[in-house]
Amino acid sequence: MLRLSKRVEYGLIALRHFASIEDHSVCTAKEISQRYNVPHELLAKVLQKLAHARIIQSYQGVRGGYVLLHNPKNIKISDVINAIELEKPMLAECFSQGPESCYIFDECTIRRPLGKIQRNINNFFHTMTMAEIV
Amino acid sequence: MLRLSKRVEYGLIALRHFASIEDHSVCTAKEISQRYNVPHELLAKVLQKLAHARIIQSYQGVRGGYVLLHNPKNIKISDVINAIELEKPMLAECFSQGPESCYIFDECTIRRPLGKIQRNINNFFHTMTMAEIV
DNA sequence: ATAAAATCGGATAAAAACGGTCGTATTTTC
DNA sequence: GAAAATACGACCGTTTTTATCCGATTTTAT
Repeated sequence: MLRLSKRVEYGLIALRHFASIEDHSVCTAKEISQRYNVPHELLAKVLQKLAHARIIQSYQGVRGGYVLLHNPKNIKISDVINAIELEKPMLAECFSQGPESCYIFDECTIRRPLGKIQRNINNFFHTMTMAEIV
Repeated sequence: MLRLSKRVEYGLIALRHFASIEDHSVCTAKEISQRYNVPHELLAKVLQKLAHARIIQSYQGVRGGYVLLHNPKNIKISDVINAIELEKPMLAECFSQGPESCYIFDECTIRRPLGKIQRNINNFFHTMTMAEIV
């Protein structure tokens, strides 16, 4: 319960790695997966998503890899999560999927109070940046 | 990702129900499950756990049911969660299961920053009470 | 006493989410 | 052309979560 996905964990580890080395230096998925003992294929997928979101830039081919595109202090944790997960992380299903997803929506009495906690968590992810992770 | 379990949701709904009616009046699992359109058997299990944790009191037999034991403002959300879930809700597995559970523990670079977020969330659950849910 | 209503709790089944792998294609460098 | 890297979709297996079932016990009312 309340767990972050491995994808997000791996993404944060990778981005922290990029942030900790000198600017604009290229890293491959393989390097990172070996360095941090993380499944290569899975990490590759995560990096692809981060590339799509323009958080990192990909270079194909031999001597290719990925490069960080922004200053770590401009990369919010929420940016990272949104890039990797298609759904936003929400305490309750109806928060992300809407009323139709919940068959007790009309009878639900805890939506509003949970919303308070949700906003608090959102705010945290929205405020904290990769610079605080290095 | 980051979801509360249905068990906890149902538990909160039930407790809110108890808190919203007059003191010491008995409710059965059936009543609550019908009122809020929640699976009876599952709710029953949750209520049993809340009873074990002495948040509510159970009465067996005909005309039995459950009764709230405390003032809602003295029931913390964290109490409710701890009563229902055997594991504490943690962002990362190693937070609840210890280093052995994680095969990248030594290489992990995000544990400490995630700990910040974790403490924030813990604090929220520890501060908010059922009185704020009514 | 007996029947009914309720909790108790173990076992199990069903469903969903998640992590991980594989295969193939594409791009680029040497 | 070979090698090294990303790109991407399909798939599988495991774990977790949700839900149900069943038999047992307790207690009240008749």
